[in-house]
Amino acid sequence: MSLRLDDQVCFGLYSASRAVTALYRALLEDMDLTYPQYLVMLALWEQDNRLVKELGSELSLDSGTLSPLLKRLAAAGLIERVRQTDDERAVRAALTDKGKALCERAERIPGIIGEAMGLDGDGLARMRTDLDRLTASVNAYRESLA
Amino acid sequence: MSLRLDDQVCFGLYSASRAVTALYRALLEDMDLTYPQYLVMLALWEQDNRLVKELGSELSLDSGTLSPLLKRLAAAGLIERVRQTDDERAVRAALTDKGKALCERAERIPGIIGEAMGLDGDGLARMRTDLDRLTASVNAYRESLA
DNA sequence: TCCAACTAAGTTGTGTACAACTCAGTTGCG
DNA sequence: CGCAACTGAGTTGTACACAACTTAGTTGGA
Repeated sequence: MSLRLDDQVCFGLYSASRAVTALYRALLEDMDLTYPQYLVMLALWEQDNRLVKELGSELSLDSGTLSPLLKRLAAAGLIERVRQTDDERAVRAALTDKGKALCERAERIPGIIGEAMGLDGDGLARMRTDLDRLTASVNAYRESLA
Repeated sequence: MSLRLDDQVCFGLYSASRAVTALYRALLEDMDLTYPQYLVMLALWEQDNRLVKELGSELSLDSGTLSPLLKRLAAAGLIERVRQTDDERAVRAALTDKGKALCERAERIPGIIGEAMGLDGDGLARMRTDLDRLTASVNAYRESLA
């Protein structure tokens, strides 16, 4: 398919993202986590007891995605949803012991991913910088449309 | 969220892909196309009358995704699904006149995307190469697991 | 020739994404 | 104070992705 270069980069992003997610799927299978669920767990391992709203802004996911996702993590016994007392609207996601324990089994994953991507430290760092810049640029452009 | 660098690159890919898709969504809105639908239309504008199987291998999508997607494109009057006579299992997607005409309205899109990404020609080319390499590497690793 | 293995497409079920909406709770301002 | 505007979370509906399965049609080898 001979797309214009701009379209090719977008298709490249789409393909790369799906390929990486597919690898995560294989690695997360025995932990019964999807990639977005893993991202939420990472955020909670980093800092427990987060507001749904905080998780949303960190992962750029809205309540339409997070609410059912958190419900599934709760059903799996990995987190509990705690309604805040001083603001009855807000809900915090808190790790259970089982959720905390899962962290250990996840430790091997980043290394495997890094190996699979076939990039050295510099390559990884550069890719990350480039992607962040691109995302920021695209989001800024999108804001400017509204 | 201080992930390991490997995880950061993956989250960067995930974020970038979603940001770009969101921009496409805005640009494709008045054509009533989603990004995956646009990819299929691009493939057909490039070469009409493709087997579902061919579209699938080009976009790395299986029939579980393509069948309903093509059904929606057909319902919108952009394509027709033609069962092949020499192999009754195979189905070709063929552009209608309306589908062919839509090409013109899509012409402005790559330019806008390019501008939004904020990269020059070299930057785009390099990004595309890097992404393709990364996808190939990850997919190869994934194959090696099975 | 015959049928077991294969193949193309479609179906079903689960889990994101995301728009649009509801609902309960909070806040700021006249 | 009172209430309109706002906010956080959840719900509903649509459209991917993808695994697992079904169905119909094809093919190759005993």
